[in-house]
Amino acid sequence: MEISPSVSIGECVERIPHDRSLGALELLAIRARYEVGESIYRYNDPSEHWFRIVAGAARKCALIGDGRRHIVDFFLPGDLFGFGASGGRHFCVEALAPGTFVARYPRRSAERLADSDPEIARNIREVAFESISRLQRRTVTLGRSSALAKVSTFLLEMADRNHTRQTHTVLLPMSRYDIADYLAMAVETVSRTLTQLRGRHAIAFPAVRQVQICDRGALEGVADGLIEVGTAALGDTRWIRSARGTASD
Amino acid sequence: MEISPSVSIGECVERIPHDRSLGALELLAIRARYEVGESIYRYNDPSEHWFRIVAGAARKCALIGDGRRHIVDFFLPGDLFGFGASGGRHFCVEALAPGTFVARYPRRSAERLADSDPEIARNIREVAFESISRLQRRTVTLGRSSALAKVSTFLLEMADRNHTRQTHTVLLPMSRYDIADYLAMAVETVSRTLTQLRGRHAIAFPAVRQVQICDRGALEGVADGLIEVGTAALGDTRWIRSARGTASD
DNA sequence: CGCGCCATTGACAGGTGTCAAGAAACGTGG
DNA sequence: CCACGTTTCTTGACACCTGTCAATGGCGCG
Repeated sequence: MEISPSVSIGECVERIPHDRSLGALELLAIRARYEVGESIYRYNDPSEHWFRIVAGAARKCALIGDGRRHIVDFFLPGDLFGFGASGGRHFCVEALAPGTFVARYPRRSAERLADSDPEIARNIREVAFESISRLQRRTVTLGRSSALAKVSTFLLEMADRNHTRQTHTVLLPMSRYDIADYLAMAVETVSRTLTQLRGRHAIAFPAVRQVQICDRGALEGVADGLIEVGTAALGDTRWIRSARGTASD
Repeated sequence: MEISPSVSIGECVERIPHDRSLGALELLAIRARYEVGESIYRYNDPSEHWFRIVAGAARKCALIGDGRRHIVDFFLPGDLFGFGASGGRHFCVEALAPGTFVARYPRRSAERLADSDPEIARNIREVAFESISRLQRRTVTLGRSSALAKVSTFLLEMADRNHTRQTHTVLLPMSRYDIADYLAMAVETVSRTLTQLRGRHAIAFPAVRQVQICDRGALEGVADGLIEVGTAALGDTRWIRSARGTASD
């Protein structure tokens, strides 16, 4: 297995974090290697597999009517994807990092396995529920008004997902264009925002695709995420439009 | 059962469409009625139930650091929600329409039922997968650049989800503020955009929260959704950044 | 070495948010 | 049924952010 190309970007996402025990499902796995830009599946492909990133990274994207591209999600090692419409694929998934390794599980067999093994079924459910949670957080991120908030949130998200050892350095497998299409903004704005954050000494760039988080507090400050109302104003929050409660899934 | 208040807005969302056969799960159901603005669950509540809208409508919302509110999703009759982080809720859900009826299923029991009945497990999975699909389409909508595209997409989405009989009239249970927070734009812009669409004779307003779709083609034109590349350029779509394939889940 | 892709920076205009005010719809109580 | 207050909805004016266009520099690769 040549899972480890000597490319630096690839390395950052080699190891699979807490490897979810997919148990017997692994027996069905078919592994394959993809180069940068290669399609793991395309639009309208029949949905005959579930997928899982073993090493590297991938992007799920869509083409929009106005000619722009939208990136629905990034996938890092350990992420499962590709369940969904049993008709055909509505998006396409492409490898981001050189030497991306992907395991795929035939849907039919996997479904049957889930039918016969409640534990596997529960695992699948859990993965799906987590996916839902993440997508919901993502809608919040996309809804942020300022470019600063979007980019900061993105950096913090990548820092959390990357599971890189203590070093406060996040390795980004994707280009600025990818980030732009992920956050729904212009590449130029992404670039400008990053330099702005560097100007505030919130981050630094050991390399172009390497972000060192110098002041996480500052990042979180501008990221300005979900309010934790647990301790704060729990009673009447009517002062804000008509939101009675707060945030919850 | 006073499921049918005589309020017009309520009526539009009374009937449950193709009622998904949740089978034995229904035996666990606990039903409750909520008035407008009432919380079905709140931030940090323990996740002890799954929910399903029987009649009416609800919104799932989050408070953002800058003081604004974000609506993660709208729920219409038939929609299941509230699975997710077993820790505590990350968002809150509030009733939108007067006399909203909600069934809730104790999570523990439901999980056990899913463990023992593969068909139920499969149904849950399917619901979760559909939820993922919808959220992914939602990220695309939120990413649209123009206000016109966002609002048009929203109207078409509501028209599809509302299952209203042939009449091309969509009844919106939510306020303009809700729409604004759902699409991540200012209320004023929502209003302006709607009047603009009316100016183009794409829609009409029999009532404020009643949208008649006069020219669906025009709406779809500005909505400018995902490209269907199935028949079109399948080979090299490199002309657009580096998106090789297209859209698919 | 030169070509292509990626990243950054600048200038500028257009779209959208913000502020402000008024109109319309709704609920309530007389 | 009407009057009234509150909320929702609409419209206008203006400034600012961000997208677009354009040009330059850096980096990898053939």
